[in-house]
Amino acid sequence: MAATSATRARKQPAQARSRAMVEAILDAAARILVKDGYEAFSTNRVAEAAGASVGSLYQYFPNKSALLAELMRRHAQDIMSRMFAAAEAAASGSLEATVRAMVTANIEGHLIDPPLHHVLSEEVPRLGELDWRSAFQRQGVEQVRALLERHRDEIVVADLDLAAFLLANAVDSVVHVAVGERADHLADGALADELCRMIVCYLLAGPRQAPRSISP
Amino acid sequence: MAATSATRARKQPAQARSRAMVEAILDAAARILVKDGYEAFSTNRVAEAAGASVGSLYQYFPNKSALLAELMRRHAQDIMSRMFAAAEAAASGSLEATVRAMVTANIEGHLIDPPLHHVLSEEVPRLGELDWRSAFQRQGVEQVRALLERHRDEIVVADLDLAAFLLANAVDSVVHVAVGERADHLADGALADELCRMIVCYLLAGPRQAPRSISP
Amino acid sequence: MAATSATRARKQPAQARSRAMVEAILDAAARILVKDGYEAFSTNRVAEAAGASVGSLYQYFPNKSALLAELMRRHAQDIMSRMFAAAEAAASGSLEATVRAMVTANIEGHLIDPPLHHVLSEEVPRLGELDWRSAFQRQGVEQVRALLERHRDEIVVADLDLAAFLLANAVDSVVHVAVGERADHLADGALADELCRMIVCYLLAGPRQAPRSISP
Amino acid sequence: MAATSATRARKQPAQARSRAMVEAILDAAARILVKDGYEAFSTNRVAEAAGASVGSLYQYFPNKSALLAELMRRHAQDIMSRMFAAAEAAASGSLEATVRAMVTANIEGHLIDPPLHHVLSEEVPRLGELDWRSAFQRQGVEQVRALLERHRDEIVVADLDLAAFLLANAVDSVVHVAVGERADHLADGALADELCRMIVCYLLAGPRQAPRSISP
DNA sequence: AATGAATGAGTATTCATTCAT
DNA sequence: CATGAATGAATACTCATTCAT
Repeated sequence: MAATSATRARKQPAQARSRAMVEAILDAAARILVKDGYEAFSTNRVAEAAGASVGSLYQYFPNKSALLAELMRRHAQDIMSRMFAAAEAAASGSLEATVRAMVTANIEGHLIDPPLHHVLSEEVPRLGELDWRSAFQRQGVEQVRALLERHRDEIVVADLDLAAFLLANAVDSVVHVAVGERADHLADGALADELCRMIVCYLLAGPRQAPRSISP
Repeated sequence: MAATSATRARKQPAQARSRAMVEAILDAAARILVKDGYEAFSTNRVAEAAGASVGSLYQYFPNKSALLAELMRRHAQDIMSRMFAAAEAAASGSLEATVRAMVTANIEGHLIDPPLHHVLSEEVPRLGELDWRSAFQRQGVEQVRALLERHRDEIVVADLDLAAFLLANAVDSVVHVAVGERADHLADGALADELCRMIVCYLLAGPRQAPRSISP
Repeated sequence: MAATSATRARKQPAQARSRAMVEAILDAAARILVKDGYEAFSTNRVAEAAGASVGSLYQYFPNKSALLAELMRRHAQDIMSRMFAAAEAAASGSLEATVRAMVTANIEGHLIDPPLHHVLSEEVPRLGELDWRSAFQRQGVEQVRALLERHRDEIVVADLDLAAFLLANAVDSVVHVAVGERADHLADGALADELCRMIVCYLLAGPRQAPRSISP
Repeated sequence: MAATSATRARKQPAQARSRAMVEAILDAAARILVKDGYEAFSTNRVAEAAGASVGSLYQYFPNKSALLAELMRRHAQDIMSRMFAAAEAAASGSLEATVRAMVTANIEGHLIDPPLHHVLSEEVPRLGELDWRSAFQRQGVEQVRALLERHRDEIVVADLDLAAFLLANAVDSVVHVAVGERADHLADGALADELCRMIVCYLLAGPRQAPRSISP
């Protein structure tokens, strides 16, 4: 998960002052993104809002992309760490319990900082192959895969990898869209219920077999 | 689906020459977007690539956004018309058959021009509230909702609207991501199978089917 | 008063249709200038407003400047002809009467089409040496000079040419500015009174009239 | 006299280098205006002529208008300060002396940089209501009004305000036109003499009353 | 380390003018 | 004569990035 040299911060801020500067810059960056959108997000503006000079910004971030990348990395980590915790906490429970824990964690993750999440996912242009959502997804898929593996014998699905990919993506994007369009169902738990039911049904198999066998 | 006055093409290309010019411009636009990304997508560059002058571009498109909008409109229409056809064709079949038809149609839609689809959905910044993906999704949700309604009595889910939202988004985004990351499973039908099974299980199964029936 | 080759209309519109077209174009030009200012004054826009094509516009006016020049020429003529008439009518009267006639004529001239007069004098950029105001002024000066010559023996001023220059310009610009800033005094005749008094005093009084004669 | 935020220079050039840059830009701007006219006055061209980059220009002037405005402000100040000084110096003298001082000052003001004065007043489009000539005139009128007030009891004119408007505009525009068309009479003092005589006659009244009373 | 002035390639868009039809 | 599609040089302005101080 090492960033490419092009996007790694120039130096590890060893000094407290440096760390504070980096924090100030990232905070200002987030503030501007949320308040005025990506259009207004220029390095000069960020530096000014952070009470620093552009030069200082470039001391810690080799370019605009790197600044954005770090912002994304942190936000993703905020979400992922919460989800990991949830997953671990529910690791020993039943499949249903674990599924529900992860769905809930995903929803909570999306509600950490919805405005920031929104700009980051919708407005900010993708930066090269390894954009944040990919990394994000990859980790989510891994997590789900681990969960499935733990309940291997209960599960009817053959290709656990595919199933993990399917479920992680489905949950994540449904929740993502729901944040904007179905806030009510997100809040009252209806969406979570349905997601869980869908997942469990799928994993434990429904009454009939896959429809492929019956297509003419 | 009428474009706003701000994004409507300046004149309806009645003459053959005009139509050809518009076509050339849109082709060049797609080419540049796909080859060099949104960053390289400037009106001057597009015009040049189309073998036209900037002035000509602006004769047919009032601004950059309008050009993008038309590109999106066309691509979306390509996909949607295919999906509508599939949905209609399978309308009278069983739930399973219809579900499979729509999943297949969605996959096919995503395979019409994957590179274009990718830039359009990932790189191009959102233009106002009603961007193309929203419109897209809305129609998809409607379509799925109609399907569910037709099989109302077989379906165990209470809130058809929520279910439609859930399924339409899940399918679409899983397929969308799979185009880039699981091309193999998209090609061999494995992903389609799983998606169909998931949907059917979700729609027809009760909350907790006896898992014992499938354990070996 | 022959226009330079660069600004003369391309052909004398012999046909009625041509004349109508020219009229339509000039009308449209004036309309646009008055309504939307010089900024909005483009050949394409003028042609469209005139119900003609740009090509037709260029059939009668070799370029944008020529169109403007003709517009100015006509407006200037409107004003000048009125002033000439007034001058002629009052030619046989007393110095005072003639002066008043010309001041009045100048004011009336400025009130023929104030909006057009305003754009033409304030917004339209000067076109080369011989712009319309110069030509204008020159004629005005000539006229005043003729008037002074007619009353040569009553006049105390030595250099009639200089006096004509002085008075013509003073009257014209005072009235010009007053149209915008002292409309009231223009309407109630106060400004005209003062101007006349100033001119007559200047022409008839010696260099240092005994001021005591008028002190109460 | 504070500029609006839209036209204030972006930053106060505190450093010597900055000041030099601003000076260079303004000089180049004046040079281009005088040599090639307003048509050739583009920000890129000005920057290049100043030996700076466009970016630098925009560092000190938020837009083209602001650059022009500053140019005008400086030129106007040059002239006005000279005129104010002249007015003050002659304040205690006779009416005639003061009038002559102000006429002379106006002429001198117009001779500070005639070519620049010409472009600035004739070619540059008006920027909003409070363009420089208006401000200019207003101050001139005020100054003349003060002068008249000081000699209130010698003056025969009733409406001092109107008289000030009349005289200030008359003098200014006569001199303005004379710069281009009667340079000789400006130089030999003939024009100044006549102007002074006209003004004094007008203020102290001529031998006969206003001609209005004798018009039939 | 920190600064912020300077850079200049690049952007979207306009509009006078031409010329094939 | 008339058309109006096509042209493309030109415009004001931005912003990521550098580097002398």
